[in-house]
Amino acid sequence: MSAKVIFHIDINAFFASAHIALDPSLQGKPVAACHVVKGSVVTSASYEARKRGVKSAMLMTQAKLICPELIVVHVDFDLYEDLSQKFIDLITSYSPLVEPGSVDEVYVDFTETIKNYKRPLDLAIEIQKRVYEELKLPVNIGIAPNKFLAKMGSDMNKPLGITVIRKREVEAKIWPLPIEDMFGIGRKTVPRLHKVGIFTIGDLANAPFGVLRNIFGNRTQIYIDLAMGTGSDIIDTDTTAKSIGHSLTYSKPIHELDELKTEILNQIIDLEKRAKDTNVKAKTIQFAIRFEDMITVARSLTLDYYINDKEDIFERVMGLYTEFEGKHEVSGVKFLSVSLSNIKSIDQIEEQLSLFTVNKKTNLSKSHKKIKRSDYPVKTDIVDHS
DNA sequence: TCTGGGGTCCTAGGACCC
DNA sequence: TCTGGGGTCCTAGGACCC
Repeated sequence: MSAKVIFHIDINAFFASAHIALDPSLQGKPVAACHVVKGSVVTSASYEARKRGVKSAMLMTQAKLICPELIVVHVDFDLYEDLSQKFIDLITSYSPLVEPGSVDEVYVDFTETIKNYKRPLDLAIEIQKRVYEELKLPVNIGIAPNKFLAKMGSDMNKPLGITVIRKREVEAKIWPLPIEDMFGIGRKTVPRLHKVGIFTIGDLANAPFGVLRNIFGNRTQIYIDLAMGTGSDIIDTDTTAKSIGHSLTYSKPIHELDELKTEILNQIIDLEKRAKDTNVKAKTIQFAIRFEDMITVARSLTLDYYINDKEDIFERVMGLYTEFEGKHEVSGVKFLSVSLSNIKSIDQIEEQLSLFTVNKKTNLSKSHKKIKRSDYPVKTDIVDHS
């Protein structure tokens, strides 16, 4: 079986670029997008701003200090959502096998598409040009036989870079990279790897299994495979969210229960809107709270039916709240989070229900118990097993 | 080191079922 | 009645990513 051709396409400095796309007068200027809250940090900085030392996560006051001409814009998630969809639509016009990695990046299987091109590189150049001309967004592209290598490739030569990584080039192009540049290795793992003498991806690829096992546990082989340049090339086109949630940090801690309830309800109203806009309901409700002393507690509850009304959600959340209300010295509340998971589209839920009703009515072989245990047959399962 | 808000995936223990 | 293997689901927490 010959290798697939996977692209990873990543929009450069997406939030900042989105504002520049909307307002061409910002072109070539140092731009930073940030939240409006006091003492805010840079969420996304344009490359012009980065050249002057402005980095994301930097305090706004400091960014202004080192770059007084910095143009600050307020984050606008509707704008990003809109551009993100247009970006995905454009890519999908080349191949239906598109997997969104996040709001600003996609993995695409172009194995078939590139047959119409002399080289994969030509397709990459065309896409990069079209995204820039039609959406005014700069993108980086990585081309490789699997998702991991494509992702690593798109991270090189920013901005407006195109990088091909062939399997045989892993040793030359991937192994010299510092271990912290490996996708999937984060803050917590880096120091542990350094401790055992692993500083590059090549070091990881060649480390004794036993040493890695202490760090990665059951996932050791997966990381070794990635470091060796082997990884999944399967594109998952299912874009339905697995969870939706809201969280908010308060600069002024909440002390009154009434105020707390209002804040919780506000978040739930927002959640209800998102759930109803996307036509989904959820079985699991999760609630997290952080107190002034930075202690965070989270509780979740799974129902055996689906809900998306704010009243229903609020009732469950308050139930979860009372569970630890007395257990923690309630100082002020600094942070709240409400989220829904175990999500299903209303169509699917109704389909299940009708299937269940039909089975009961016509007395088909399946008992109530059996259906319950298998969590009801769903559309995707039927497709998978047929 | 974390600032923030949106997510995904994994683990480990317990309950429960066959 | 007990032991054991295989499996799923739930819950809490952690790591990571953008």
